[in-house]
Amino acid sequence: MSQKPAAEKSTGVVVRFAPSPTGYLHIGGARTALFNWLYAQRYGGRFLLRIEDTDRERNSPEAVAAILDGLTWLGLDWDGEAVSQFARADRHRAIAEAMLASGHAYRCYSPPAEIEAARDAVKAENASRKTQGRTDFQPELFLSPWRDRPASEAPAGVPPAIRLKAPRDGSTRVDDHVQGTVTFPNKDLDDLIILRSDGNPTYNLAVVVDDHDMGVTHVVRGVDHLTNAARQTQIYEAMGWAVPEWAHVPLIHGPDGAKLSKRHGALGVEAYRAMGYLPAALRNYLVRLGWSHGDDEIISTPQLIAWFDLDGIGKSAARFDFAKLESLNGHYIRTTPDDELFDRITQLLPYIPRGNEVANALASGAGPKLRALMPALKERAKTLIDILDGAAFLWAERPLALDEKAGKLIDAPARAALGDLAAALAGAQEWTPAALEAKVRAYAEETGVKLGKIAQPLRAALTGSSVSPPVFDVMAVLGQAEALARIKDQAG
RNA sequence: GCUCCCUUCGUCUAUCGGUUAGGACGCGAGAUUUUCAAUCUUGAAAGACGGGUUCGACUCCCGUAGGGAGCGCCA
Repeated sequence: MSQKPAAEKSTGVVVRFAPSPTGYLHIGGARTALFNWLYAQRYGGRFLLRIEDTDRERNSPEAVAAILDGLTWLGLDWDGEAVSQFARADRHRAIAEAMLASGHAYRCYSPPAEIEAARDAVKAENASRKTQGRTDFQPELFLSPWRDRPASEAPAGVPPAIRLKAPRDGSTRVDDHVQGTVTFPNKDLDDLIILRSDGNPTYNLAVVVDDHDMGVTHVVRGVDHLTNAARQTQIYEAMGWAVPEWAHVPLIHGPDGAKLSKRHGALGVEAYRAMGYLPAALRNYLVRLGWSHGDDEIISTPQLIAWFDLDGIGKSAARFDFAKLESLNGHYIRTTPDDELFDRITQLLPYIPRGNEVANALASGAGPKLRALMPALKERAKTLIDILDGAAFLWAERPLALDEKAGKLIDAPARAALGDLAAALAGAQEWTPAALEAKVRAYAEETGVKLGKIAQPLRAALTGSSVSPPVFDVMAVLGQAEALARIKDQAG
């Protein structure tokens, strides 16, 4: 396959991720951020971050921190400082005034209650037409009477909102890299408010002004903003500014096809971190949701950067599938160097339940053991948590609590064998997996028992479980004293 | 209700008018094996429905059904 240069110089691409800090960085937002980031990397452009914090009630510093933290963990580094949209309110107001001055906006004195009543009235009218079997419905738009009324009629003491004087005829086109060309009849778009009656800018105005001022060339965001693209286009045109390129990416759905809820994965990325997923695996999974490159499934980040493009994104929503994420994560765990895994686990501990206990255990001797067993542990783990669970026997206290299956393995003959083994191994000079295996095999042959018959009780005695890394590795890592003690604990 | 978008195995997807419709996850079987994994081999599994256009349609067009998004002085 042909590979284009990773960064075609001086394309001047500027993208941005613009979350509102109402909670944490949820998984859909993470994918949007990833697409933006990849696009910037692909074309050697800039990836900016803007916090849409104009709604002061639904906005907190903690939420901002959570978003920055999530992006950092995912490895999506942004250029420059994060921009606060709220801090730019004066600039937004100035633009609203400019639009007023140029005749592209007007003051609307209709109080909110009146607007709502007007909308309700149309709705009721349409409902009654429906019951009459009529189909001549009217749009539920609110057309402000102040659009054409002279300012001299303005009521005293009523603070006006400023509305865009949107075109009434024709249509507004959105040429979108994902959605194609979507046309909105202007009669379906009302005169949106750009400045509230309390003097604060609204979202659509703020976004346009900020994107323009920040030099954003490509707006990549969720399809839920598609109609906003049309409204924003009208603002761009009113200002005579260049309209950016659009790419409205489909949303992520839950396993049942409905909107992603917390129950199925609309979690913050920090939740995925706590579940033991690797950033590279999450990136790989997320990008494959709606985007593909032939039959390639496991795609490294450099490869992703070389291949990614907006036009390859599909239009249909994808369902979130934990099983596939797990499988991918397992692959990434297996291919991550042991030392790096060890570090990642250490860094993860503050974020997981009982992480402190594990941290203490690792500090007091279990660390090197975990490290030594890593090759065996990572092969059977889907998440970092699996590695920790698989290693828990290392810091378990004697006498070990046996799970149900392990308990059944320790029957009378097994107890006797464990006693024999303890005796046979007591004087062992060499405590390596190979040496131990040779000894145990010899014992099995002597007594005419299959190796499995002796290895399973041994595993149960050493780990308290019927499932573990290879027993001889386990025994070696545990050390002679501890291993023998554990065996004797269960011996007859 | 109105506007817009979507529809290939259970899931993510490939196919850009001619293929035995491919891959991956998951699931089944087998090999390997001290358990569990990992690995390898292998099986089942899809073009929502109905009309067109065409020599030929998963692919293009229309309709139906189903799903989703948007319709705020929220973002």
